[in-house]
Amino acid sequence: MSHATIKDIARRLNISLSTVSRALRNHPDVNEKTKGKVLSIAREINYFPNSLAKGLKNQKTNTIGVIVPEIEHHFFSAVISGIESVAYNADFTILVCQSNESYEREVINTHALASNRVAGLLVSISQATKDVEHFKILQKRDIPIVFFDRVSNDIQASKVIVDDYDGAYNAVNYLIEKGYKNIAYISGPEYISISRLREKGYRDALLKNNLPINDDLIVHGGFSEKDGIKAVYTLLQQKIRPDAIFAVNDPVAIGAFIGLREKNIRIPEDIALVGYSNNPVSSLIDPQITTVDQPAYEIGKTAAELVLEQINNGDSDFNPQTKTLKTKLIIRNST
Amino acid sequence: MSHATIKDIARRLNISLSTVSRALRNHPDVNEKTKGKVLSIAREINYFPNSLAKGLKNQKTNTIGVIVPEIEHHFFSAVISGIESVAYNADFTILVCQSNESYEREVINTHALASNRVAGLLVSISQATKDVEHFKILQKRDIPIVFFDRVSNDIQASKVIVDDYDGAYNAVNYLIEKGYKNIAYISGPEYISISRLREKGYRDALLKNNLPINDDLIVHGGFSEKDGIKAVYTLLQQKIRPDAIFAVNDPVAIGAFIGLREKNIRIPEDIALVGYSNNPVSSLIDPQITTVDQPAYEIGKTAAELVLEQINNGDSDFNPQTKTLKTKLIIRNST
DNA sequence: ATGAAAGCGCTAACAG
DNA sequence: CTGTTAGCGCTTTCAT
Repeated sequence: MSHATIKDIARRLNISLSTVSRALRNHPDVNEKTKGKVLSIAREINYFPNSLAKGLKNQKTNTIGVIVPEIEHHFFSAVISGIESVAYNADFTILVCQSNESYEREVINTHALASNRVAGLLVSISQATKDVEHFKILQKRDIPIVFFDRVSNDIQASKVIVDDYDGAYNAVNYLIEKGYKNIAYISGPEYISISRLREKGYRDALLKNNLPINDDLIVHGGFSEKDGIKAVYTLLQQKIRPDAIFAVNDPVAIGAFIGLREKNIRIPEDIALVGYSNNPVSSLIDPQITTVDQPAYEIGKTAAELVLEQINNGDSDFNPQTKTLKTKLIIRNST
Repeated sequence: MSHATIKDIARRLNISLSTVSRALRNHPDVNEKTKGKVLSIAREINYFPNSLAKGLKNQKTNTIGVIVPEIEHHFFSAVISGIESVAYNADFTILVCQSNESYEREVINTHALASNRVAGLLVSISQATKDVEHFKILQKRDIPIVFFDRVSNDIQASKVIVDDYDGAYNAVNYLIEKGYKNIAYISGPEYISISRLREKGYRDALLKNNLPINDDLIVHGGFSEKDGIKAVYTLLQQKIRPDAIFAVNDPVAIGAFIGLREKNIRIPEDIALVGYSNNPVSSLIDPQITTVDQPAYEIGKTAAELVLEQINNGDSDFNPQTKTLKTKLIIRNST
């Protein structure tokens, strides 16, 4: 059996397609009685309006595309959950892709979403992405794009981020107040927004407190756990051993945690540790990790709201805005 | 600017729509030179084939629907990641919905996916779902559905599960060998497959070892962390205090862990703890939790492969199969 | 209040 | 090898 169409309903009632269409969309120009009959048949035969046909005809869909680096990382799955909940309430559906931190795959995902005629796009760029032309192409087609967390400076678009700089500054400042002197920073790729902003916060906190900046204590890597492990090994080989580590995000902090645990280095007695994200795991491990809270679910909701707003306004008043959500330093036992 | 169409390409080259269409799909009946020109123009103007039109015409899409209880739970996000990777390689796209453990929402999600004319559906049912009529309606429309992890006995469909019974049996048997006598089971809802199967394994392990089954030590709840916390409080009020707890999944085990930590009850000295899932967090906390490994990513891949197979075969040979993946008891410090 | 007809972008049968 | 045409399911103008 194939799907029912308005034609089936029309035939059953011996009325025209247009009347059925109107009845289903609650158009005023249709007799109440007829409408009742249409709706009743529709229910009876389990009619599901064909979104493809509707989208083709109306030149717009109720689909939002989402591209994240890794679905499995808690921060992103929480963001997606926030996006989904807003989309659900607005009667939208989400197409979810992961770039696997690969630029090529991100481009292909973008094209696939373009083919699917998404009404809007929500993106956190991959750690390999330096060029954002693929997104600009969609923007030229009037597809609103909202970036979140990992955003690009090279594109005019709405963005949802946290106060990356402040969060980092506060975290490092707190470490300094606690008496730590040789504070290392494990960063992500240099060209990614959050790496840079958080590094700036780190540097400024040191400067402000008249502490020297030691480039040996700044390590660049990726955004995942294994990058954190690797970075710790690198740090432990430096001439000056750090007495504290500030990690660009929680996966990296967890990696550092694992690396330190393997080397039997005590946290915080030998080396203190601060993360960024406030993943649930950070409060479960021992010691519980001090971290900068990023409201992931909220970020997803906000980004989805922004894109829906742009979708509904058309691009009549395209006016890219950046929403900056507040972080909060969660002090726990690792510092 | 709006999206380019084959019409635009045809106009540019002064050829017909069909030729363009053929060229783009690499049809043999088209001059190599013409094809080259078409492809070149297509690239130049960033042509993205309209999936809506294609789907409408061909009466099939390259979209798979996914419904999970909670995107944010690690098990499910890992499954989704597996699904996405298989879908990506097959040139499919995934529409992701979460039921939030609500039956009503699951039904609405199902209808939304039907409207989007998904080629297939991958589902882990909500903990509130007792009736599966909404899925049967789609099956009647020849939409293949593959269930994973939380499946229903009331519907003929392919399923991807783990050896729930064996995993539980082995875990509890191991506890008994270690000398634990009063082993509690924190379960999910009674009518959900995994709750029942894992309970059966638990019961049989006790029976086999001539241990009494104490109904006070079997607590039913939901599948989340907070359910685990609640269950522990309940258990601690029983006449007989358990010396070990077997939890239906890792979120619940983590909840138990939190509850025990709050009460300053030592793991495993006072009460041992075993989970089910092998979420990454289980190896990070202290003590590291003994758990039954479920290959989440693999489950997602397998389910996606199954549904694609059914999509490609048509329903000519509809022959529901259940794939049972192996679990493995991961012994750590909580037992 | 209802119907007829055109068209969204694409494919495929048919004709040449 | 290329073109013409009908039609997928739906909405919407224009008639009536």
